Amino acid sequence: MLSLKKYLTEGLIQFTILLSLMGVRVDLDSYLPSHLPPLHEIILGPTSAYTQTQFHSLRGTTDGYGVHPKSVDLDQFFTSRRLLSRMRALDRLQVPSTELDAWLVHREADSSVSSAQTGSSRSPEGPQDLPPTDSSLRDNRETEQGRGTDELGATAQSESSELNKEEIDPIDILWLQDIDLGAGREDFESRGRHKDNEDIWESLHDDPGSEAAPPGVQVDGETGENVPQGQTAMSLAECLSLLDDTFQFANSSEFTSPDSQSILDTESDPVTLDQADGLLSPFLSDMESPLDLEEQWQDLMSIMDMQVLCFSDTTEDPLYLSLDPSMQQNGNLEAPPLQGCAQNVTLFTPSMEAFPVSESPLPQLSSHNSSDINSTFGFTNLTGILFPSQLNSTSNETSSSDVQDPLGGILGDALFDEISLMDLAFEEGFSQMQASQLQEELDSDSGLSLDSHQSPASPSGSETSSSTCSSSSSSFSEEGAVGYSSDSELVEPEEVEEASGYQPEYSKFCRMSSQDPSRFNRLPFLEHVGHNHTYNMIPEEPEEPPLPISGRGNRRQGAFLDRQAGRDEQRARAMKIPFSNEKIINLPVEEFNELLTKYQLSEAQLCLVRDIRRRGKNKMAAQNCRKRKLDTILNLEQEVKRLNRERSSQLREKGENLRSLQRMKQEVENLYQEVFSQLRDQEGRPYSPQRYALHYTSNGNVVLMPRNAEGQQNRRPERKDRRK
DNA sequence: AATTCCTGTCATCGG
DNA sequence: GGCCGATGACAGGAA
Repeated sequence: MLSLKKYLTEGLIQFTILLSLMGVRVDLDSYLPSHLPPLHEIILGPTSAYTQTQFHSLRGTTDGYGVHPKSVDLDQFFTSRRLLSRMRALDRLQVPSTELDAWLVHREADSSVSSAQTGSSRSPEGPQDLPPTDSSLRDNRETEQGRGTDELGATAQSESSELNKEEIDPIDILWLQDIDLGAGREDFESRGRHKDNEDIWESLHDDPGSEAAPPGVQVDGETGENVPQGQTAMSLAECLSLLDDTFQFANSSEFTSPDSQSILDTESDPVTLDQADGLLSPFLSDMESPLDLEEQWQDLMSIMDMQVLCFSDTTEDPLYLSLDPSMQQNGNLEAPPLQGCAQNVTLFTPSMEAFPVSESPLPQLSSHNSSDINSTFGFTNLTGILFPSQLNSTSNETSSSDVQDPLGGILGDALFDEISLMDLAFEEGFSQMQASQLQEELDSDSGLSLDSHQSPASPSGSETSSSTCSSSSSSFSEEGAVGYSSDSELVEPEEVEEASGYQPEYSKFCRMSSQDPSRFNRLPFLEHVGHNHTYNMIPEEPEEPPLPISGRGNRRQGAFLDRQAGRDEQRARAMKIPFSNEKIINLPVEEFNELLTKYQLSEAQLCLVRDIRRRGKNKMAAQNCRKRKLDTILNLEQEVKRLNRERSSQLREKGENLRSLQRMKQEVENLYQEVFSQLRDQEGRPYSPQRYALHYTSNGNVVLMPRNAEGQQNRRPERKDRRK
C-alpha cells in the first residue's frame, strides 16, 4: 500500500506536470512562436524543483529508513532519477500537444471497447456483454447507476447475475480466505479497494446494457459498444480520476491472477481482445499483461519520448541548440550536459539578438573562460560534440580524432549491444515473471519487503491475527493449524473447513501442495482442497473420505501428521487428559491455565499437557517460519527480476538520450557550417575554415577567431557572429 | 544405500 | 522472570 501511494502520488505529480506543460503550450502557441523564455521559465520551475539537492533532502526526510535493497526508497531513488531526466528532456524538448490526444484515445478505447485489464482479468464474457471500464464504473457509481440500480437489475436478470456470481465466486473465496488468514490491514485496505471495484463490477454486470453506460457514453446501435460523447476535452479531474482508476487496476493482483486469466483464455472472445489491443493505449495494454507500475510509467514516458524525439527530429529551429564552446572542455558525455545544453538555450537566444556587429568578441573570450561557464552553468562536457569535426580536421591544434566524435566511446556498439542484450533478457525473463507476477503484485511493485511488508498470507499477518484472536476470544480454531486432536467428535465440520482453508497461499510455496490452484477455481467445493495445507487437521478416522487430491507431499504429510498427532494423542489418552489437544495448544494462556485449574491433574499430566502445548505452538511457529523464509526467497527473486527490468529500462533510456544527443550534435554541426559559410570578410570573400573558426562565449555570443590566434586574447576578431 | 525433501522438535534468543 | 514467537539445528520418515 505504501508503494501504491508512492506510485499514485508520483503518477499524479507527473501527470500534473504533463497537464501543466500542455497547458503552457496551448497558451503560448497562439501568440508566441518563440515562446522559449516563458516556457523555459515555467519548465525551469519544476526542473529546479527536482534538483539533486532537494531530491536528497527528500530522501532523507520522507521515509526515514535507510536504503535497503528492497526498500521503497531505492525504488524512489530510481524513479526520481528517471523523473529528473524526463524533466530535463521536457526542458530540452517540448511536449507536443498530441499528448492529450493520446489520453483521449485511451479513454475512448476504455469506454467503447472495454478495458483490457478488466476484460482480460475479470470478464469471461463475449463482446456483447462487455464489462464497463473502471472509469465508467466510477462514473456509474457517481451517477447513481451503481448499486441502487443493480439491485433492480439483479432481480430482473438474476440469471446472468447468477452466472456472474459463479464466475466471481472463486476470486471472492480466495479473497475471503486471505482475510481469514489474517491478512494485514494494508492488504485489507488494498483489497478493499479491489473489492469495491468488484462490487461495482458485479453491480454493473447485474445491470448490463445501456443503462450501465456512464453518462457521456452512448451505446452504438450496431456494435453495442459504448461510444463516448464529448471526448474532445477531458477535464483535469477526469484525467486524474482515470489515472487513479488505472492505478487501481494496475495494482490489482486479483485481476491478473492466473485463474482469471485462464477464464479469459477459454471463454473470452478474441475479437474483443483484439479490439482492445488495437485501441487501448500502450499504457493500458500493459496492464493487460501484469507489468508493474514502474513499467507502466516507463511505457507512458516512452510514449512521451517517442513523441519528443520525433518532434526533435522535425524541428529545425536552431534556437534549441546550444553553441557553447565551453562544452569542448571535457570529453565524456553523459546526461547532465543535456540539461546544460538546454539551459543554455535561453541564454543564447537573447544574447544573440543583442549581438552588436562591430563588437570585438575577444575580450569576452578572455573574460569568460570555459571554467567559468562550467561553474556557472554546470557545463562539464559536450566538448567536441557541438564542434564540426571537419573544420578542425585541417587544423593541427585540434586533433580531428579527438573532436570527431567523443560519443564514439559511449555510443559504441558495446552499449547498444548491452541494451539489446538486456532487452532480450528482459523479454526472455518476462514469461517467468508473468508466472510469478501474482506474488509480485501482492507484495506491491516495490516489492521486496522482507518482513515489514508481508504478503497477505504472510505469517506475520496470520500470526498477528491468530494471536489477537486467540487472546481475545476462546474460539481457538481460528488459525486452523490446530490439529493434534484425534477426537474427531470434537472437530466440528466448520473447524475442519477453517483448518482446510488455512494458509491458502501456502500452495505457492510448498512443493508438497503444488497443485495448480486454478484447477479448483471453478469448483467451489474443492476450493479448500486446492489450498489444503492442514498439517494437523487430517482426520485420523479412516472413515473420513480421503482428499480428492493426491500426491507425494500430501500423502506423506497426511501419514506423517497422523503419526505425529497420534503420538501426542496417544500420550494424552494414556495420561487420561480430560480435554483435547486442540484446546491445549490453541487456548490463550489465561484460559489454558483456567482449564488446568478446572481439572485436578497430576504432575505428569500437567507436564504432558504443557509439552503438548509447547510442541504444538512451536510446530505452528516452525511452519510459519518456513513459509516466511520461502516468502522472502520468492520476494527476493521477484525483486531481482524487477531490478533487472529497471536496469534494462534505464539502459534503454540512456541509449535514447545518447541518440538524441547525436542528433543534436549533427544539427549543431550543420548550423556551424551554415553560419561559417555565410561569413564574409570586408572584401566580401569567405573566410577560410583553415584559418578561422567560430567560437562561442559564455554569454552566447559567437565570435570568429583566427585559428592561430586562438588562446591569444589581444587579437581582435575579424567579425562577430550572426544570429541564427 | 544414499539422497532429498518435509516436518516435528529442541534450544536459544529477543520482545 | 515467565510467556511467547522466531529461528537455527537436528532428527526421523518417506519417496
